[in-house]
Amino acid sequence: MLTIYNSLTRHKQPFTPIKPGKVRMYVCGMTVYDLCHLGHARAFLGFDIVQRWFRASGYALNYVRNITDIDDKIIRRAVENKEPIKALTERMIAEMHRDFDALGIERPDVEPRATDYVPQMLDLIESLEAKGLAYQADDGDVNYAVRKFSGYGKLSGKSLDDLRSGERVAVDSSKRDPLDFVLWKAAKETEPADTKWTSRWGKGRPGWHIECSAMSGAILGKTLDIHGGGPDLRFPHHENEIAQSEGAHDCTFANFWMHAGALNVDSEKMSKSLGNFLTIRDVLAKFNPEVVRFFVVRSHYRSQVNYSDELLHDARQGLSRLYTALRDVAPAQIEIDWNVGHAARFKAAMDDDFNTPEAVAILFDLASEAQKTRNAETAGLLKALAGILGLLQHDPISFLQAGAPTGGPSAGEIEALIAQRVAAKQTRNFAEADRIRNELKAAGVLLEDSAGGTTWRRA
RNA sequence: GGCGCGAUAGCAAAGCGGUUAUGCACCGGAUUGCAAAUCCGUGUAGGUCGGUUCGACUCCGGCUCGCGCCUCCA
Repeated sequence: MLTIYNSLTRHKQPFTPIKPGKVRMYVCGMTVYDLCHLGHARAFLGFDIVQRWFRASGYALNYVRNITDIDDKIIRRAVENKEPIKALTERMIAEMHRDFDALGIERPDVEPRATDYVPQMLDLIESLEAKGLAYQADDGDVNYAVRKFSGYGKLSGKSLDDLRSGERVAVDSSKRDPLDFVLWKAAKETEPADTKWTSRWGKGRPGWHIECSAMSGAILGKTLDIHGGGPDLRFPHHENEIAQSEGAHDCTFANFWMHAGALNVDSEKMSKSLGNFLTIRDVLAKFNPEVVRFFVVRSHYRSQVNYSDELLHDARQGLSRLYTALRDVAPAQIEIDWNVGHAARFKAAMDDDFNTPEAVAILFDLASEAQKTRNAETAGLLKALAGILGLLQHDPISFLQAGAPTGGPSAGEIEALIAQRVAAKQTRNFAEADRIRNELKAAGVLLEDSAGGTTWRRA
């Protein structure tokens, strides 16, 4: 029985889909104005695990993860770059796919772009207006009248009056209530032509929140099984989505709300002003993508994690241990029997709100057992279970010899030195053999002698 | 100020009201020419004060500390 922590109720609840065996999941995706950063990696890796586990558990999953390709930041960046919106967003989407693919984040079933759903957004705004939940202000913007929706705040646990007292927003006089948010932004003279759509309320573009309500409704229907996103989307974005979708449809928007934990860098929130802002690419310049994935999977998706090079190095050490087991014991192709042994434990862990740290512990138990028993089936189970987490599918030797993407002697240079060392050892010239080994060690290459010869890996 | 999350051994990170988490690092042993890898083994925990209980790291409350959200943000 799968149990999932629901951000809405703040409890773990047994997961029951609306239609047996089928899961409709919507996750807020990227706003494509720049490269993806580490926080994105963490959140989307988290939902990738969720997605993989649903499929492994036999559910027919429809996973939708949108792309926001129209937004203030995108417009600003396109203007700065003196390029069309489309050119910028297409480029950033390609970069995003490159990063996500590297990390093994599988593509969603549907990856809708906001600009393809403007008519549906306008329909939604129209329904809201007809119900008295939306109004056009003097400046032309169409706003959501937050006070008219009684459930406002139920996800974030905030009350409108609390929000009001802690208000730090500059008051926008055209709004009836300062907390009202924009559904449709009236076009401004200075904005490029490719940012304007025609609507009943005049030319303009959609507000950020309406995009997700429209796309999820159009593709998955009025009620979702699961709606997910990054931790900071809980308020206001998800709260506003609820107001829009439930306000327009009069039914529950999502049965489960899932939020990934935050990722900090060197114990502080990642931000450009603190100078600790890391893109996925920055990290992949130093570490193998699978190490990054393993690092994320080693902690629970809801917990706050801290990034540092030292922690990534630890993750690499751990992952190397698992790969070493697969190097030493060739894994057999096996069918997983979920009812017994390690597989049953693995399933129990994953069914408990996607407890990947526990699942990873089982992987280590299997690695240990495989080493002890030299059993190909055990190694096979290790590889199969790890595969569900998107791990251990590469050739072990390639992984162990890959090391950091930059620096160090080439494989050819290493092999040549190993040959010299073998020759030295044959004449029992151990001083020379050790000298060569130390030279390689200084270059980050570790040698391992065994009956079958000398193998190497990078530290 | 409002709302929420957390505090586990050197570091990272889970489960669990009573029985070894796990990994990295460290130490001892086996193995090895010496190492490495692997195996065996030891040690190092549960912020603090109180409550519940036969028994609490695990439940409840206070305190302290840390973090996040409340503004675009994964």
